[in-house]
Amino acid sequence: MIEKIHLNILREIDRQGSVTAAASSLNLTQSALSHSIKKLEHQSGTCLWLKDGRQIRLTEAGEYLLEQANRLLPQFERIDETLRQFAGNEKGSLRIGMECHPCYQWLLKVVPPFLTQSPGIDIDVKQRFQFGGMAALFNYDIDLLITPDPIQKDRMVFEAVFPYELVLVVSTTSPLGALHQIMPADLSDQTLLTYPVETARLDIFQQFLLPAKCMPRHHKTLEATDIILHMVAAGRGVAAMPRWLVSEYTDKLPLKAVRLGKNGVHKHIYVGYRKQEQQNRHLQTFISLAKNQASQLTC
Amino acid sequence: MIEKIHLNILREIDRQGSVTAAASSLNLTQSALSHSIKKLEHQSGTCLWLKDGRQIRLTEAGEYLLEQANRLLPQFERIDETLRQFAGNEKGSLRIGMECHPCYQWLLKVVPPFLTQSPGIDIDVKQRFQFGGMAALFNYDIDLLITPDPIQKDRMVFEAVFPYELVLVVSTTSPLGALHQIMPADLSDQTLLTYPVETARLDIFQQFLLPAKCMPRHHKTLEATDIILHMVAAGRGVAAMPRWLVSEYTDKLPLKAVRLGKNGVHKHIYVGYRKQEQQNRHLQTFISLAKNQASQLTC
DNA sequence: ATGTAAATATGAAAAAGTATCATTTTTTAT
DNA sequence: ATAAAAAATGATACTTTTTCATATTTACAT
Repeated sequence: MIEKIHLNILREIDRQGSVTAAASSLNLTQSALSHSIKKLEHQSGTCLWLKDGRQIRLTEAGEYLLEQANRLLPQFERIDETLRQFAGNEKGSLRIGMECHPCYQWLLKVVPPFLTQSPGIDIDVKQRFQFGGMAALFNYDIDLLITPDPIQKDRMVFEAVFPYELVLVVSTTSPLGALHQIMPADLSDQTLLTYPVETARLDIFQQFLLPAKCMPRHHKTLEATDIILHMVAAGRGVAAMPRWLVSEYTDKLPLKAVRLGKNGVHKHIYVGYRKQEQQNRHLQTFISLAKNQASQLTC
Repeated sequence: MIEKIHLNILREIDRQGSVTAAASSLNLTQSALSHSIKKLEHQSGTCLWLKDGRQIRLTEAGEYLLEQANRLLPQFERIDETLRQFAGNEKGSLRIGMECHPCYQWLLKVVPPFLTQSPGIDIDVKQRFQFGGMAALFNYDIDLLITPDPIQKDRMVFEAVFPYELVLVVSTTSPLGALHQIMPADLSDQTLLTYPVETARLDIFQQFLLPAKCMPRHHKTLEATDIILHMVAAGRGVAAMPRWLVSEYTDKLPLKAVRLGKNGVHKHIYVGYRKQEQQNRHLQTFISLAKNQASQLTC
């Protein structure tokens, strides 16, 4: 009944503002679109647009279809692209989702060698998800998810890419910097700076503070890693970061990393992808470069 | 490039097991399918299937397309159905998502009058979601979400349907039944029975136990409301349920409802839907019946 | 008011795309 | 080895889509 072309026409009319403009943008005549939609209207028994002066205006049903068009057409476009990749044309993109704020710095080191090694493949990074990275992976909005918190699901594969230690970053001038390890109670009079995500996803709370039923004096959230570290350096607070990340900044900023608890908080970064894409060469290229980069960071 | 018909052919071949069978099920000839896919293979430069004896077997690319077909075709079918509803044919379905276990009993009372009042509309209830009810609503997997925990999002509308009090259900033989109100510490030697969802979504934890840093002695999870209540009646544990639900069982089982804390835990059940469907008559019919049923329960 | 330009609508014909028919090729089973 | 079953292929018929030419409606300027 409803076909891709109908969705395409609706979307293009919305984008171009008129049937005539949409037609020329689709390399068709205005007449063709008019006939095409008229036929759909006839088949479905619904009006999709009304003439409003010499423009057309979408009816409620038309608006609904437009919304579906904006949802479904990108998926078709993605299928076409993937099919071309299967064909070995090796043109396409790898869409990476990041659920790990500090990993961004690390990603930036993996991207250049990837772009060299896979010349036809573009990289696209998404950091905001309506319903979490797993849902995005599941819905084919991304191809690879970078996360410290993998969820085991049937048709997904997660691989540990590298281990890291979560440490407390403090200013070199802070008395905390003198300690060899921080205990949860030591944060009771501190301002803790974190990324703006739910505390349930912050390991400093989940793995360190909450089990000891301690809380920091203040909790402020900041988007950008650099700003957080500058704030810490200026003595405005403390933050929890991977040790390797702190190491990268210690020559630029007066920062010090201190272990959390007696044994430290140890985590892994994982990459996840759809199981069926285990064979995807570009995905595997990326992952092996990622692991490689990771081993350089940890040593 | 890729068209709905291609997805349809792939899906039907998968279902029927052969091109010939798929062709007859689609009211086409075997030749038509063969030509059609051959053309797609030519355009995209990929093989989609290989001959394996006298059967055909999907290649990796074919499997990929099949998966996309199983994802996208149902969405097209839904669009067709919705368009028919717009046309006023008034045939279709209302897909309800439930994120509220005990509400099932209440839903069962709303369904019969709805089916009478909207004779052409079927009801479909989903209770399991890959990524939560909101995501399902957003992705058009359901049309209406029933939940005690609405999330404000741009294009969604949530309406409170009815207020309820969350109470502790105990056996009439339990010493707790004698109390007028339960304090968090009273549960320290009890077995708490809940539905099997994350504690973050259980109000008895979030609103009662955790703020007081108390925990029950044991925590067991059970799927079915009836079984939970039978277990409670048998003195095997206590549970948190809406007061109206307990009232419905007190004549059948030796149960007693006790207030949680001094003021009780008060909540609302909400229904949520996509804003654009505010005009949908069947949706509104359902909601008004739901509110109506709710007011009968609370009095 | 009236003419003109800009938009959509419509009918008939041309063009393109799909499906079928008849036949061939390949494979399996007896 | 042969028959039966499935898929592939090429030519033809059929259907659908697109175009062309033209009509209709509306907005705007004079």
